[in-house]
Amino acid sequence: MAKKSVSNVWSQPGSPLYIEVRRQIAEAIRSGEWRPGDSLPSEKMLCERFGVSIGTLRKAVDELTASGVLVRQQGRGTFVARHSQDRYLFSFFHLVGRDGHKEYPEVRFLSLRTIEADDFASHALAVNIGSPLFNISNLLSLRGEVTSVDDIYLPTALFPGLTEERLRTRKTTLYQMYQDEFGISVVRTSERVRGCATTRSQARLLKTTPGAPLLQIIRCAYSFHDQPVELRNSYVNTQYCEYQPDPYVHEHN
Amino acid sequence: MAKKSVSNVWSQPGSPLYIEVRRQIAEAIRSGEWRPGDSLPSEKMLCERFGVSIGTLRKAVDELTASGVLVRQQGRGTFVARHSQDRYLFSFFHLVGRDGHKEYPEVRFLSLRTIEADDFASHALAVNIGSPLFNISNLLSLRGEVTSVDDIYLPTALFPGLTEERLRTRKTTLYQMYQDEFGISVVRTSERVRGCATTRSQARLLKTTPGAPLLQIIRCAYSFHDQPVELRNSYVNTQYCEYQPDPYVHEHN
DNA sequence: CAGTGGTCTAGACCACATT
DNA sequence: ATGTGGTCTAGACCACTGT
Repeated sequence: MAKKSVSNVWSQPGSPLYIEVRRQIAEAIRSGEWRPGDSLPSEKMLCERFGVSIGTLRKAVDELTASGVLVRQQGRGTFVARHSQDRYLFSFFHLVGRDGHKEYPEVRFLSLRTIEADDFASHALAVNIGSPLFNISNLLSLRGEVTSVDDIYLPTALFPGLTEERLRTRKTTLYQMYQDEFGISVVRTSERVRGCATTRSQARLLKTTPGAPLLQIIRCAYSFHDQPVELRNSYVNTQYCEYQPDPYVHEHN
Repeated sequence: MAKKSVSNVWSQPGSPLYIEVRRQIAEAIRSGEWRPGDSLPSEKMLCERFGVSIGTLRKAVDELTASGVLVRQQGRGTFVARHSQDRYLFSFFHLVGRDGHKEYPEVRFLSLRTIEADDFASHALAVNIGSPLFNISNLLSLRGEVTSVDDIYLPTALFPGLTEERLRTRKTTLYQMYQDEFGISVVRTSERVRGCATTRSQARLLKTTPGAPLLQIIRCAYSFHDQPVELRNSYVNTQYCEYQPDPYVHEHN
């Protein structure tokens, strides 16, 4: 019964069938045949389409599910994952309540200025010293408690036409805006955390006292080819929240 | 051919067979029947032992491989994972120099005591309030500068025979010791970071001043099946180092 | 060569969701 | 009742390893 039948898929010699099936499914999604939120044909149909058995088809779908491309729902079907704003947000946002629960932060826009890159910013953003940068200031709250003040630096060259009006009225996350309006996809972030003491101006914004301990989170966001696109300095009052990076899970092989 | 046969494993109604097989393999490792580095019996032998088909057995082994408990080598066999010291260390150690370079910390053992679990520790470690815990204190240095004091809590039941002498003379990382001497493999950690002010006793150890800002890192380490095995409280002076979690990388396909 | 893991088949029954 | 994904079987051949 185990005679390998001639199949519809182009199977590279030395490459497992299920890898090729996985590739073709991913390709069909990329090409727009199945769009985010769509349901795929049933597993039986897919078996016929690719000329493989249910076990092989499931192995391909298993991996696409594990990597978040597909979502299965027993009894309903298999769907192309919808990368919602929520998911995007919580990929990069690492502040949680003291009880560990993740929540939406409320963002209040403070200011947009244009400044010149200092030594540190120019190095982090790979621009020349003195290059023009947008400097955005935001105030973030969790459950009505002010938790952090964010200072964001963007090379003006990458974000032409960014205006204060646009920032004040935005309804999406910043990263969503980078992608939708400037074609910049953030694919990697790197963060470093220090302890520091509240300054007088921070104390006013964060409703705390000068000298109280704060977290300083320095984040650099990168697009494709490790191009830095955003430098962000967050000063966090951990009285009402905590910094929680993604858990580490040991991997082998 | 698909008649479900009577099997050797105790299959809970409503729980898949492969889950039970996975549990029994993990249990055999925990009990010491197979130790890190050992090879398991062949898949065919395991099928007979558990009374399941090759597909089911492989699904169980697949998951244990994915979670790092087992390592497969084609043509040679399946082995209980052995965690190398270097890799292990930097997987869990997130302090780097202010210049961003990773380095080995120097660890100085301070004390080992036995205490009773308070509310927080008992909750984190999934033991009863008042249960006995080992409490280890260590002082960590980077490049000769004292950077943090670690307070470590372990359920005594999981670490029978742990002695001060053993901790003072150890040459490996703690996690390596958990594995080699107590059969406990750490496969996941979760961390939370807060800002706090230096206490007087911390100031003495960290050679800083009371009230100066510190990072408090609360880490819980888990073994198989999300069993918590260690709770750790690190108080870090970020004058000479920074906390740097693993970078986030957006996954595509 | 024999033994191992890696892949694959062609079914089957079960649990769940929708109609 | 029908259709979906979830689990499971009892084989088979292939690729790789060590003798």
